[in-house]
Formats: sequence, structure tokens, C-alpha cells
Amino acid sequence: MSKTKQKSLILDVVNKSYDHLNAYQIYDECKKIIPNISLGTVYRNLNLLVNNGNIKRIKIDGEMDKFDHFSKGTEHYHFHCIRCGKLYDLYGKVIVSSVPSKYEVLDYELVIRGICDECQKEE
Amino acid sequence: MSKTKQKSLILDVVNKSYDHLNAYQIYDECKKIIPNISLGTVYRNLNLLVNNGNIKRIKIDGEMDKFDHFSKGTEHYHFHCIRCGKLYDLYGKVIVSSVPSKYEVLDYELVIRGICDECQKEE
DNA sequence: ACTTAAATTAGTAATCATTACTAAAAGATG
DNA sequence: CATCTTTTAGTAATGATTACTAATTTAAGT
Repeated sequence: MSKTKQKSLILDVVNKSYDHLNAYQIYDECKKIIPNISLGTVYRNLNLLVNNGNIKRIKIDGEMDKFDHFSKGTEHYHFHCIRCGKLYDLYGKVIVSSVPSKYEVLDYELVIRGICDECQKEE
Repeated sequence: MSKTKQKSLILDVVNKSYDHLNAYQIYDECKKIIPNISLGTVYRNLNLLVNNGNIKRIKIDGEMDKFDHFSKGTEHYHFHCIRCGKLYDLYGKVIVSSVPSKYEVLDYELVIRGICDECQKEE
């Protein structure tokens, strides 16, 4: 895997963002630094970075895939408000009973769905 | 929401299947009973059934959305083998510390990623 | 049952996120 | 530097899903 300025920029944008950006938003951010970067390049590198474990992909119903920073030791998961669509980070341990030991666990993705505090107030 | 034979057939196909079928596979199954059922009808009803909480949608990297039966009390989650692509059902409790009480939790989706026993043997 | 209004369907066309392709440019290797 | 490999920009293609529409089916009230 060759190192290119496009690839490190894309990784940087994902790592430094506190939001959960989708491919197109990452593309927009990257254009501020490399104006003629190609959307295909963004997609291709995002896939590479996900496969190498550098970043994480988040899949949410009805929305474009989002990308999230990921560093061993600071695992986090997500709360998705089905009312306003906002995605909140949640830190803490996830304990799952009954994963048979014959399975080698590498990773997990957990999305909790519900209604956030702000949307509850509006009812 | 009107009751139609298409809608109940689609629900039936999802509920009675032990696999995790995607929209097209559900369409194929439905055609055995209603040969001229339309793919659009399958998609529209799957969305309705998901939104009503009758069935669940499973999102897996690089694969079409899958649909799964869902009944209160028999919650389950999934193990996805990144080698062979198989999706296994896992039953048991998921304990998540640190979901702030201000959030109203309705549902969750958990996918554990790793390598299944059969793929481990092949190494 | 009949009538009317509302919802749903089949079939097809359109959308849109993502991937594939290709010649040119940039990176790696020695 | 010289060569070989990888990556890129730009564009075209793909494919899952949704939108559209006239015809049919369902629901609700008499």
C-alpha cells in the first residue's frame, strides 16, 4: 500500500472530525486542501482504510455510510435518534453473553436506536 | 395500513425463513405463491414492516440489506464471518453500560465481526 | 351486498450511491 | 535516475432501491 497525499488527507479528515461524515462530506473537506481530488479516490481509500482497520464504517438505515475514527482502546458505539436522525457517540463497555468461543471475534458494530432527550421534550 | 395478500405473504416469508434473506430472495420466494408480484411491492412492504416493528433489517458491509423475523422476547443478534460471509444467529443478553438514561432506547442492532470455526480450520 | 373513497399493486422508468475503467501521474525500489 | 508498480482524476457504468402511474383491490358506510 503506497503512501499518497490523498490517502493521508482522507485519514486525517476522518480522524479529526467529531461528526460522522459520509463519503461526500469527506470529499468536500478534502477539496479544501486538494481541490481536484476525485470522489472515486475518496471512496477507494475509505474502503482501503476500513479494511486495514484504520477507520470504521457505520451503517444507518436510510443514510449514506458514515465513517468514524477508530483507535484500539477507545472503542465506542452509537446511539441513533430515529426522530431527528442525529448520531451520538457512546463510550463504555459492551458485554455480550453467549458468543461461542469457537468464533474468533475481531470487531463489532453496535447501534442503539431510540429517541434522544431533545426530541423527547418536543412531544 | 390496508391488509393485502402480498403484504401477509412477504411477512410470512420473512418469518418462516431460517436464513437471512435479502429483498430479491424474498421476491423470488413470493413469486412461488404470487407469480406476478412486483419487486417494488416487495421493497415497499419490507420498509413498511420494518417501520412497524414487525421485522428487522440487517445491514452488512458489501451485501444487500437482509431481513429477519423479530418478536419481542426472542431478541437475537448476529455474528458475521468476514471470510466466508456467513451470518450466524446469536441468542443471549447484550449488556451495555453507559447508555445515558435521558435516551429512550427502542431497539438495537449488534453485529459481531470475526472468523467462524469452519474458516479457522482452513488456515 | 352495493357505492364511493382511499390505499395498494404491477410494471416501468428514474435516482443516486458506489464501483469500474483508463490513460496519465506519482510512488517505490534498487 | 531508470524501471516497475501503484495510485490518481475524470468519466462511464452498475446495481440496489425508489418514484411514478393507471388499474385493481381494500376499507367503510349505507
